[in-house]
Amino acid sequence: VISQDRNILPIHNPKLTRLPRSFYLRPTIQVAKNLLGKYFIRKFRGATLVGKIVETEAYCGAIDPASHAYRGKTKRNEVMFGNGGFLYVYFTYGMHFCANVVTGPEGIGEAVLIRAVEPVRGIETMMKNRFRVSSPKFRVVSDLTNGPAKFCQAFAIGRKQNGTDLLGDEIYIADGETIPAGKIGRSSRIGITNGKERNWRFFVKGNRWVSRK
DNA sequence: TGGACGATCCCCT
DNA sequence: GGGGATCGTCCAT
Repeated sequence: VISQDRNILPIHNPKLTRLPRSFYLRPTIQVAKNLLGKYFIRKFRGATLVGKIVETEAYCGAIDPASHAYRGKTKRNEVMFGNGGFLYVYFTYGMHFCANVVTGPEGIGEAVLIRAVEPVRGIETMMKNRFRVSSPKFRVVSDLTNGPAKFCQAFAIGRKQNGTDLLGDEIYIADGETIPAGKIGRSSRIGITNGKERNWRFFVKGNRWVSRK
């Protein structure tokens, strides 16, 4: 028994058409909103993992003290300064990875943090990636991908995936539904101190996989 | 070369 | 709701 609530997962039939490069070259906050409802797709050991993006945060480079790119280009954040449509992965707290979608043209250090997705396909593989085989604790599907580091663990995203082109085959984002403005929630970003007054976190209202209310 | 801290998670109370 | 885990990154010496 993996979970008692797996039967609450809605039925999905996403068409897996890649978003074009131009999607990522628009203003970062616009991209952060528009990524909600899109499908994040990861090929991993023969499996196709799919998650619908339900929570994002915009990090706006030079004007945003919370952004890794605020103080300019370094070895760690150089992917942020590249062209839009690439994946920026960083390691934090000594044990976690977080994944961002780079936005804007080359030279602009902006990105959107993927904070949560709703599992759509490959849930068994996500379970294996997230939890130890003999985990003493009872695990539920709703705990799989409701946070930026949980998402990375479930989707097997780590250092090696930093700089991956999102128009390639290993990892890409596909068109999905457009979330109407009335269903998009907005708040301050989580876990930061500088720049926390900006409401640059976006989420699908009422979605079970959003990390916090 | 060292030290402070972080876009977090999990377990315990 | 709070604290510990755990280490790469960055900046100040």
